[in-house]
Amino acid sequence: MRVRFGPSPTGITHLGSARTALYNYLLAKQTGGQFILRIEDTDQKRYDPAAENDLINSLKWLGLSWDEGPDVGGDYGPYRQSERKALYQEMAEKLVASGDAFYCFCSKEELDAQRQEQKRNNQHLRYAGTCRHISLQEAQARVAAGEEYVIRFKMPKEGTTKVVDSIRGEIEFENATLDDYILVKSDGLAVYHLATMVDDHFMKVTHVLRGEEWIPTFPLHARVIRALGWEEPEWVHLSLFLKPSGKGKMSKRDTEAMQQSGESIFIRDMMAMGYPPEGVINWVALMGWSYDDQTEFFTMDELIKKFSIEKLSAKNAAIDFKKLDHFSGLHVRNLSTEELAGRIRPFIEAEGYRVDEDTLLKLTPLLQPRLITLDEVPNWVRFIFEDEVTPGVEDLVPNGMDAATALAVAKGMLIILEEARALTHENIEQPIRDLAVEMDLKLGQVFHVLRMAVAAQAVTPPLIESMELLGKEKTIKRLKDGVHLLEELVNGASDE
RNA sequence: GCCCCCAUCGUCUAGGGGACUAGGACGUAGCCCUUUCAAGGCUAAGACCGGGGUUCGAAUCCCCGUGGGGGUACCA
Repeated sequence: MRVRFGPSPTGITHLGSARTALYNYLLAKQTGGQFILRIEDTDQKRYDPAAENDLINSLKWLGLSWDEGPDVGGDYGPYRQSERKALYQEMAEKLVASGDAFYCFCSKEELDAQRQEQKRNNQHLRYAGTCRHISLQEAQARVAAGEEYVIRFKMPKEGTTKVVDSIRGEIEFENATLDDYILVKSDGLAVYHLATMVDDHFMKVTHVLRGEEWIPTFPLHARVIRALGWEEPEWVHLSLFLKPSGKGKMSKRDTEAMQQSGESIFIRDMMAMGYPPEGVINWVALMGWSYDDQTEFFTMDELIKKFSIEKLSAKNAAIDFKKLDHFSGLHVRNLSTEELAGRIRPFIEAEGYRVDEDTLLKLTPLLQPRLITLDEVPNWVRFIFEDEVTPGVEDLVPNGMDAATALAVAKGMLIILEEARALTHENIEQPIRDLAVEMDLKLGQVFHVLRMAVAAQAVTPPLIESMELLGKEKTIKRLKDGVHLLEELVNGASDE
């Protein structure tokens, strides 16, 4: 099985592309075939070199490696359509010679005017056929004379075109509703409709998985291939992704608004936010595909084993970022401590903190069940790496407790910590429990005082283990500061 | 306008004539566990778009309607 992913380098790689690439990749791996990366850059005007770079990074991050492509080469190159111009021209001329295509000399202005007219009369918006009947000799003469031209496919005016999609079955189109699509632009470069059909043939692509937005031009593609006397690949049209509301495709406005609220369909953003690629893959794989009525957790290896075209859905799917978070958390937890630690490190260092391997390895298990994305790490561990911490006095006193009691708790804690050889679970957990019992307080309240004093935040990883990482000296210093603050609060209150 | 695709809980989906009292997951609510927050466990609410057929029997097959989506470029 030979499959390809043919992105056009015009924008940032997003979810839709990622899924198409993924499914293609899975099929290739599953069958021991090849996954081809082909850059479809036939539109000079929209070409963006940054986009190609982003594409490569995104695919690599997701773990989708290709067997043939512009960077790795292969037996069927070049893998960049702009470098295959002559081939397309040759095939286009073949189509002209066989009467399946024709030269068209209509100017954009004329065509535009025609469209306006058709729109006014509520007619189908289609090429009027002006140059359809110009004789080949005359057309060739005009071309030779240097007149600007495009090459259009000559769509039959009668009959139907039947095509077969693997998940939808047969689809039939009335030829009369189809257009004489342009195959070669006036700049001499083929458009998608010709270029990818030609490439798929010469690159021996056996299965085409592409977005559903190609169904309207599906009959054109089939006819181009048939006119050239080639065999069609198996066609699979993937359903589209809709915005979270389910109302329509994602627009530029939508994606920008999304990024404002910390969500994004761009792979590079997910990378930056610290989503594990495994989670993104699992999530996106399940948008439009399912395995059975129970299984939802998949690693790449499992997807390679279990993916199948038959289980693909034709229904468009609304993007659900909550579900991405779910899969993200699942895969964070599925990572080994060492692996997760390695991925967490850059997020800690990006904050300007230095962390030794031993500390990192002890810290990671504390974080593992709590993380959705890795960019949350700094907020969890900041108090461990900062030299000082400044809790608000009022925050030191738990709800439903008075300042004097909080002070007593803090003092009690101080004694416990000072007496402990090291701040380990075995050394201090029981004494803390005893303290709570003695003072007739809930364990949570007692911990709250300690937590606020040591971390200056109400939510932390397990406190005892965190204090062990912080070190006895810093911990006690902070607790003492807390005691002072509470003393001031208590004294101040009694002064009034 | 015209062409095409699609239609099960809010969302992603299982289901391909009887196994359906319609299953799972996310989210939501509650409970358990618990030093905070999570994680984990349990429970609950929640869907077959409408109408006609076909059939002994339809979520499943057909038709119409409605709704949603896509296309309608010298973009892909």
